[in-house]
Amino acid sequence: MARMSAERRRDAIVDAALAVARRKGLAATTVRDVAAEMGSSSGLIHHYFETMDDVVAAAFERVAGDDLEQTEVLLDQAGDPTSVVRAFLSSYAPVGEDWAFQLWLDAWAEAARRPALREVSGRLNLAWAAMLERAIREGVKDGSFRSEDPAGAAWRILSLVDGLALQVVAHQTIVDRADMLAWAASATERELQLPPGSLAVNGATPPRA
Amino acid sequence: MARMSAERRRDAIVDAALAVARRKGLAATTVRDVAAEMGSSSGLIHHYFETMDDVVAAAFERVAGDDLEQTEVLLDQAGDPTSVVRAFLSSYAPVGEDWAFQLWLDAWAEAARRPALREVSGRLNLAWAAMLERAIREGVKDGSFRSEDPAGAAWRILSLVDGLALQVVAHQTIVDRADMLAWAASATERELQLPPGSLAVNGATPPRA
DNA sequence: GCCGATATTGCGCAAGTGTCCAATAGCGCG
DNA sequence: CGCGCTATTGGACACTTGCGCAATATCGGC
Repeated sequence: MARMSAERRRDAIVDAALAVARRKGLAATTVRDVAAEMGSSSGLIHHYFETMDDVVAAAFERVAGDDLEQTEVLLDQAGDPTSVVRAFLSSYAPVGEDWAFQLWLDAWAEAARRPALREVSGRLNLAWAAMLERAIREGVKDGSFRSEDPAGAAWRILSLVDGLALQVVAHQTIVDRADMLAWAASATERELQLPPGSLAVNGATPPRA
Repeated sequence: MARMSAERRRDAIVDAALAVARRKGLAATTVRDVAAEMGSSSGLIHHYFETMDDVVAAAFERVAGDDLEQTEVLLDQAGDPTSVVRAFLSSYAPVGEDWAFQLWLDAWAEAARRPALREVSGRLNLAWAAMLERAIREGVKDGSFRSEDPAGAAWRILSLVDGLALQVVAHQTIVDRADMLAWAASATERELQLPPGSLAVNGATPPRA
């Protein structure tokens, strides 16, 4: 295998781990699979990462971190606070077999037994809530929303969409994307004291790859 | 090992699998661990179950099914609809390292790759939503609540508490049981158009073992 | 008490696991 | 050009995995 700089190789490992995790799940991502995906030997992975937990955590951080950044950009471009929240909701709803959200499910389950992964998923969940809280505060400031507890509101909305997305991804049949969008919208309207229907999304497929 | 009737042995296997899953997680429950837990040979497990997926699904069904039944009883005894919903919320909030809810996390994550487990978790999730919907309809009928969409309301409340409980269990530090109770109560009050504070729980530890 | 049904054993199989490490190969600096 | 640093190899190690199967033990019904 072509020799790489430490930094580039580390990235390559994370990319390969991600590709494997996407196919087999975070929990079932193994050294040998990652090595095979890169076309290198398995020893190389342990030259860069102490344990598999670290590899998996890094892979998860790559997806979830990128997703967070992209969503931040998306919300920045959305305009008024109501549009920001609408964009948030529709970008959160899983599309088909959403492998990125499946990785969240894997991470939450594995958090109990993988310290590095728990640290990453905890930190990123917090960042998502913070992003939402910021959006809510702006809406409160400019009079679009009313909320006496923006932090609590952020966690309530985030937890609701997590819980709904979980149903969509884990049991496709029971709750579908349309249900999720409609339900998340109506609950959020109530939470932020918006008139009913103001968050309705007209079925457009969101940018979440 | 003492010879048992088919029915009793099947139960014993499920019990043993449950004990293992509680310690190591659903995903990491192995034939040999279950056999060791029972003090029998590993071949015996495959005499009763086709695959490990079936064993794991049966074990999960035992916990989650029992929990559902107990909650059904609890709600039946709660009295008026508002008390029913209050009882529901406080019984749902995880206590400490809630292994039962951790099994739900495991099940949702594994659902993608274990058909039998997916079937069970889907079916039980549906049953929880149905139970909640029934409670809401009764409250609407007797004028305790107002809701134009009891089914949607049930899924919204269930998803919210799932999302919150998930945070409590996966990342103990970020959201705690008290936050969860307070946030679930306020969102549910809005959902069912109850006066603020009417669902507040006064910190009592719930019966969820 | 015997016998057939079946519960139970215990090992074999082929494959896979994370981690470690001596050996090797290749790039960049002098 | 040559040397040293280090990226990379590839296999060893000690396990574990799900599943299958012939052999054996033990029960209930006659």
